[in-house]
Amino acid sequence: MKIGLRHIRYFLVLAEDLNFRRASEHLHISQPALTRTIQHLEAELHVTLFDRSQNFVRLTDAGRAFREGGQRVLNGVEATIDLTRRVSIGEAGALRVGYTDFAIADALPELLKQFHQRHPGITVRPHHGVTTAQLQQLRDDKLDIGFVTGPVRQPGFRSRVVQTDRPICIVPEGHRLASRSSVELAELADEDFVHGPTEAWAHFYDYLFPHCRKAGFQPRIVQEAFNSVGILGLVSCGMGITILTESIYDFATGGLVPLPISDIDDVMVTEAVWASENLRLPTQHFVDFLEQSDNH
Amino acid sequence: MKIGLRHIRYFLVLAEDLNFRRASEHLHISQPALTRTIQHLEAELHVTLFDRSQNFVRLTDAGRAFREGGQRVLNGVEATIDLTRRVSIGEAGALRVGYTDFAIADALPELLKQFHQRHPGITVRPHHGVTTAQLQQLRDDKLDIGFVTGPVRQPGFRSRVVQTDRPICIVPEGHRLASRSSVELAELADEDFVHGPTEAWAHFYDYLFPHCRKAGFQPRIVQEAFNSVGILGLVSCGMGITILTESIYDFATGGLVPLPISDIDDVMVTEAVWASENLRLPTQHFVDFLEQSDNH
DNA sequence: TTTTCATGATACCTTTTATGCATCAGAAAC
DNA sequence: GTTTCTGATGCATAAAAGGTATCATGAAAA
Repeated sequence: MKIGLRHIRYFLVLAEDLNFRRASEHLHISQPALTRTIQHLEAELHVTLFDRSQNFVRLTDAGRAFREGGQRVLNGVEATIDLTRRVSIGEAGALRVGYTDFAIADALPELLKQFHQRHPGITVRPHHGVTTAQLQQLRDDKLDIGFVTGPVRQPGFRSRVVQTDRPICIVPEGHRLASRSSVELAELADEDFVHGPTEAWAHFYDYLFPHCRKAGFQPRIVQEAFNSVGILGLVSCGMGITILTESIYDFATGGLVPLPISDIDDVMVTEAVWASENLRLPTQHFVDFLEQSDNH
Repeated sequence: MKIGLRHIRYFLVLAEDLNFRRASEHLHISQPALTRTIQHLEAELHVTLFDRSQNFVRLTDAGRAFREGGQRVLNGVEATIDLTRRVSIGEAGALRVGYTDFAIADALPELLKQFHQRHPGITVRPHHGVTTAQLQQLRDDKLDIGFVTGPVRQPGFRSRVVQTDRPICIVPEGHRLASRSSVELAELADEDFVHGPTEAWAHFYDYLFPHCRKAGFQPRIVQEAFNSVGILGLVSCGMGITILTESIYDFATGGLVPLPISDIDDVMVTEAVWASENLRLPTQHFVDFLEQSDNH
């Protein structure tokens, strides 16, 4: 016969009462049932847990050790059951959130903070990644929500704009354009550009390159960095200029000059994306939260 | 019906295999028995733990939460059973050790270190206390072993000498005796003394006062401190002189002068004391350890 | 398509385990 | 003494767990 939670429950009550009859009453069972359960427990452990006589019952040292461990076990069971129930109704759980440099620099922190206030039991697990990587992770069910550079128009996904950015040109101090208050795209045609890897940053280029094309040039990318911090670093080293967003520029450490681009009218959007069906409960809560956020 | 460890064990195996038939084989039970156990578990929790179809079985989010908690619970049960067994054979446990200032200043640290090497599963819980307090705690079963100022000749206790100290006189720098290389007791007759409270330090006075009486005086105690550090502090402040042991003097911070007392021949003993019967296993191990330490 | 195969669920019966009742034996209180 | 506690034991019953046979369903094979 194996030890079960029943043995531990009975044992703990007896260890509290130190009296078989009273303990059996607290347990709503007969005294012989309790006696035998404790006997079985001791036989299974090969350990005497109680010193008993007709006058008194008291714990042995081993009994005290078992009481501590047994109490922890029962607490663990209760906590596990409670957590499981909470997860099943979406009150607890984990939400895997992807984000780009653009998202984390502006809308995301406040959004996650508000979501946590509304659903404190749901743990947000942030995963940094470029748009293309996030979309793939969403397809592979590695991510619940992505914050990506939009617009996303893929079958099987829904999305919602959470942030818009005006692109700005960023040049190092001392650059020939550094003293200007704004620039036109065409003026950048002969500049060296620092940007991210072509495939990874595809969605950003989808937004930027058409504007350049209209202005009559294709940006000459001379250096690639793996994220926006790296890009700004290379720009401040004088390796070239770049076009990013204002919120990204706010993270720069110095040595850089931001220039509005006068002839770009539209904005770059950052969207929350999620699968259109079979949503996990935390994901559903986040989607609901996003839609409520919009409506006021 | 209540959730038991059986439900958790079966659940964990199924969560691993994700196949009722294979899991039932691993558990050495029939497939219907497993199916029903999982059904009962889910009914008791009011939670669906597995998404099942004829093609596949997979965990729900709640199932994943239950798996983590359930694994922890089983590990806890196993650890508790193991610890309980180890305590029952004396391989693990706690030993409550009392000690005086004299004991901790000399023999005790090395003794406890060696004991820990021999019985790494036994946790030593040190309790500082004067001899009288320790003897009372031993009687009240609040302590397993006392390290006290001897000799102890009380019924119901056994003891063993672990340390001997020559008393020395300690005077502040600049004292009229500070430049001497040794003193005789009688020379201290008119000095002010700093010592511990009379009742608490009874055992120490039992050793010291007869010597003074033989030298023809009763020490005039003008200041009482609660421990030897306090005594040395008051001495270095010039409140008086004291008589303690060399090992205690080693802890002094400065401003003090030690003087051998030429006409005290016998030593002050520190003994380990323990009850003579009904020893807990860790206590028995410590006693055995002490006797082995003596024999080589 | 039909057939075959593997899956999990159900029905029915057996075995095992847990429980209750009645009672015993020993120590303490009266 | 007698009574009154204590925990332990024997026996019968109830509840839980398990096994065998079988079903329904969907995927893969023929």
